[in-house]
Amino acid sequence: MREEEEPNWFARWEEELPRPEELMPLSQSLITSDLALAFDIPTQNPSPVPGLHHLGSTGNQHSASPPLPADLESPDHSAPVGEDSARTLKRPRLVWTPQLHKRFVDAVAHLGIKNAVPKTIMQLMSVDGLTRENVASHLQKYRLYLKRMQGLSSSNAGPPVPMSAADAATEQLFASNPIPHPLLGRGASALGQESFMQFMAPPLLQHHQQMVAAAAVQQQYYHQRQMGHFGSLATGGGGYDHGFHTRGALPPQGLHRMAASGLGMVRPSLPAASNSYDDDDDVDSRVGGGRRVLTLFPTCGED
DNA sequence: GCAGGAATAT
DNA sequence: AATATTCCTG
Repeated sequence: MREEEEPNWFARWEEELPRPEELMPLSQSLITSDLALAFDIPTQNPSPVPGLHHLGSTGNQHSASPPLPADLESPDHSAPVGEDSARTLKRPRLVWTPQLHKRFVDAVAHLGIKNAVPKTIMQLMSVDGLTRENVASHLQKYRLYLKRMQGLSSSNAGPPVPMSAADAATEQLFASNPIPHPLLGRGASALGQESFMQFMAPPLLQHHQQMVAAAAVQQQYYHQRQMGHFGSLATGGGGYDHGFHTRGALPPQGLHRMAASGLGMVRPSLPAASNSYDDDDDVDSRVGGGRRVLTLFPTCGED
C-alpha cells in the first residue's frame, strides 16, 4: 500500500538536485584560500582555471589571518595549487552537514547494504572532494548508529531510555534524516546488480524503498533534537573557505545535473555555517580550535 | 595493490 | 564528539 511508490526514484532524486544555475555564486570564494592568504591577496579569482574549480581544498596548515601572514611553520610552503591541490594537500575536516548526510543516506539507501560500501556510496553521492575515506569514516559511524537503534528499539519498549550524550549528539545528525529502513532489516534493494551504475546504464532499474517504518523508531528519540541545538558551527579557528560541489562526472546523456553546493565560509566568529534549520539560532558553538573545515551549504531544500 | 572495516588517533 | 588515519584482512 505504498502510494509513494515511485518507480524512478532516481528521477526524483536528480530533480531535487540544484542546478548549476541555481548555485550560489561561488566564484571568488573558491579561490585557493591558502595561497591567497599567504600572499595577502584578496580572495578573488583572477583567472578561473577552466574546469578546475572543484574542491577548493587549499589545505594549508598555518593559521594565517587575512592580514597576518604565517608566523610559524616553514616560510617556504607554497601549496601546490592547481589540480594537484585536490589530492596532494590535506583537506580540512569534512563537516557532515544535514544536507551532505542526506546525500549519504540516500545513496546508502539506494545502494542497499550489499553495495553500500565506501567507494560506491562515494560515487553515488557525486560530491566533489568527497573521498572514500570520508565516506568510510562516516559509514562506520552510521552503522554504529543503526546498530544502536536496532538494539534499543527491540530491547527497550517502555522504560525510559537513557541515551548517552554521544547518542544524543549523533542523533542530531542521523536521526534528523530519513532512515531508509531497508538498511536495517533487509539487504539491499533488489538491485543485485550495479545499482549505482545507473549512470552508465540507460534502462536503469526502478527499485526503491526508503523511509518506511523507521520513522516510528525515530519518534522515541526526536525529543532532544527538537530543541534545535544545532550549533553545527564547525568553527574553524582559522576560518577558511572551501568549495565543495557535487562532482560533475555524470554521464553523457545528460542524465542529470548535479550541481554544486554553496560553500561555507567558516570564520572565527562568524556564524556563517548556520543552516536554516529549525531554530538553530546562532548558537555560536565554536570550539576554539584552529581548524579548517569543509562545509557544505544547503543549496536548496533537498528535504 | 586495492578496498572494506574496525581500531585507533587527533 | 566528530573526523581522520592507521592497521589488518580479504
